[in-house]
Parts: sequence; C-alpha cells; structure tokens
Amino acid sequence: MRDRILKAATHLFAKQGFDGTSLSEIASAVEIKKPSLLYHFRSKAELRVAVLASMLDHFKAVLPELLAAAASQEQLASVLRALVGFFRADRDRARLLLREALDRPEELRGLVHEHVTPWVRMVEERIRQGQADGSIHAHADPAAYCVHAIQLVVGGLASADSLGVLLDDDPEAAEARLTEELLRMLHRGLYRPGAEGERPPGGE
Amino acid sequence: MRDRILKAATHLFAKQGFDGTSLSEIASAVEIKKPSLLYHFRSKAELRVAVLASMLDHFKAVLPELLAAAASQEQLASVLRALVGFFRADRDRARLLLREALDRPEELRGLVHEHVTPWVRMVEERIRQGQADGSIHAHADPAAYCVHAIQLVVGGLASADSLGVLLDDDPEAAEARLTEELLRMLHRGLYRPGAEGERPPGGE
DNA sequence: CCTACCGATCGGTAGG
DNA sequence: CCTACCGATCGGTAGG
Repeated sequence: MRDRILKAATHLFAKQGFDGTSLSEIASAVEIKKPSLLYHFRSKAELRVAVLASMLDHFKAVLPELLAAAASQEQLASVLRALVGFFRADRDRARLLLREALDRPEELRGLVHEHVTPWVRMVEERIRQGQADGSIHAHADPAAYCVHAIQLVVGGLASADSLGVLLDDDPEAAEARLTEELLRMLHRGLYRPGAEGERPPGGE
Repeated sequence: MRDRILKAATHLFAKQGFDGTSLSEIASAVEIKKPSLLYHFRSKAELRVAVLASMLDHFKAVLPELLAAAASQEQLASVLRALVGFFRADRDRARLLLREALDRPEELRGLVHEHVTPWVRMVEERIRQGQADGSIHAHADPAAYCVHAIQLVVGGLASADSLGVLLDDDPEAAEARLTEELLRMLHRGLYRPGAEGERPPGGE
C-alpha cells in the first residue's frame, strides 16, 4: 500500500502541485480514507519528502549507466540519451522536479549539490578534454553548458504540452522532433565540425 | 490600488504558486483586508486572469522590437537578446509562465498559439532563409529550435536559483555566465561556422 | 484500516 | 474601504 500511495501522490503532485493536492484526494486515488493514509505517512510534508526520495532512488539506479557513459570514450550524446530516457520513462519526474525548483529552490539546491554535482563534474572534465584536443569549441563554458543541457531536458519534457503547439504536428511526432532537435542542438553547440568523433546524433 | 494588487499578486503567485497563495496574503501585502481586495477583483480566478493579462500587455509592448529584429537583416541573436531582456527585467514573468505551463497546460497552449506563434513563424522563416543560403545548418528543425530556445530562456531564468549551484560561483557571476553560454550555444546550434554574418554573440 | 471529530484557514458574501 | 460572518475544506488526531 505504501508504494501505491507514493505512486498516486507522485502523479498528483506532479500534475496539480503540492498545494493543489489534498490528502483526501490522494487517499481516494488508492481507495482508502485520509486517516489511513496518515498512518503510512505521518504528515503531508513527510509524504512530499518520501515522493522526492523515491524519485531520487530511481535516478540513482541509472546513475552507473550515466557515469559509465561520461567516463568512457563514448560521445557525450550517450549521457544525454540516458538523461532523456530517464525523464521520458516517466513524465511526472520532470514536472515534479520543475515544481520543486519553483516552490522550494533552496531545498532543491541542496539535492542538486549532493546528487547531481558529481557526475556533472565528470562531464565537465570530458568537455575540457575535448577543448584540449580541439574537438570542442574553446569558448564553451563547461559548467554552464551542463546547466543548460539539464534545463533543456527537464524543462522541455515538462512544458512540451504547452509549447508543442508551435510545431503544428500531432503530439507524438512533435515530441520525436523536439527530442531529435534537442540532441542536434546540444551536439552542435559543443562539437566543432570536422573534428574527430563528432557524428551528430540524428545523422547529418 | 488595482495596480498595486496586481503587482503583489504577480509576485506572490510567481513565488508560491496560485494554490499556495491566499487572498488574505495578497491583501495584507498591499495593506488592505481581503473583502476590499474582492471589491477590485470579483474572485481569485479573476485576479489570476488579470495577472496573466497584465504580463501579456508588457510582452506586447516589446513585440514590435522583437518583430523588427526578426524581420531585419540583423542576427537572430538580437531577437534572443530582446527575449532574454524581457524576462530578466522581471524574473516573476518566467516563474509565472512556467507555473502556468505546469498547472494549466491547455490554457497556456491557447495563449501561446495566439500570441507567440506569429513571431515564431517569422523567426522560422529567417532560419529557412539561412538554410537556403547555407549560413545555417541544413538539418536544423526551425520550429523545434524555436521551442527549445524559448524553453531555455524562460526555464533557465526560472530555475537558475537551483541549478546555479553547479557553477560554483556567486549568483551574479553565475547568471552572467549562464546568459553568455546560452547565447553562445543557441548561436552555435544554428549557424554553420565560416558562413556570412555568423559572429557569435559573446565574441569568439 | 475505519468513523468521528478538531481548530484553522480557505474563498467569498452581507451590509454598511 | 471596513467588520462580521458564511459554508466548505484543509491537515491532522482520538480512539477503536
């Protein structure tokens, strides 16, 4: 039951926000009453923390894959693919993260510093190597680039519903085009043309 | 008084969300009582619509500048600068827009279609011209590129507080670096090197 | 896991 | 612009 509650809460918090979701609403989604829910989670605040922690656990599960991609001689595109894959597997994740960024920036800052910084540092290092061997633009700001890449993946998936209309295409096709263009942009923004191992992800 | 209420509501909605802000809170911010507030705006929903409309009015005021930049032979970078300028002038705008994207995607879709589509179409046209004369990468998806550019500007400013820690710099310096790298990335993601008029915004 | 209930606060109204 | 007040709903507790 605990897992069912977590899942329902994750979905509702992502969709309506923490303040826009009542405990009764979550309880009724898993077919129990509010006091029963409060037996599993002592307070709404505790439930919120648990929802975040469960998403973080899922993230940690794909971390090894991410780090391996960043450390190996593979393209950075594979790191991005892993990241996109994580958020596309469950759209609630992107929405939830964005809401936290808006509602509790200080708190998210701590989580980012603790869980995201390590692998971003590795990616930064890869970028600097690329700059040293001339395959990556010398004026790129590695850390700032990573911030924008994350922003693009997380924010793009969370707000695709609204901004997608600009593509004038059916939702599925729009998402496919957006993802492809995202990978292309991020590749072009980093790699110098003609340099070694710079095949763009979409094939160009 | 109406304007004072609007300003306070804009700030609080941006900071805490619509559901996370009470009418009493807004009223006390402008030193009146809740019933007095409800004389100026008949309901909380009406206040929300008015807040959005006032932001849209400000946006319309810079639209001519934006369209002129898009239509002229100037670089697309100037359009981006105008866009970044609009959101940097008041950070609440980015936060508010992102919240609407999360809370009421269908409604924002309508606003985007009505107010954003026209000038995006112009930018798209400029991109296609660039592709025709070879200055812009042939495989770029003009519409998808615009979506990501908007996403980057709006989302980046709204979530800079959380993601900024990755830069390990003081807030001001971090924001400056982020903006510069954003313009560099968007430029590199579009223009082919060596082509006419492709000076990058930051100077490279 | 439930029913019954708590005080607090919500958006909104009456009436001046 | 205010005081006084409304019903509804909120998060949470008691007690079984």
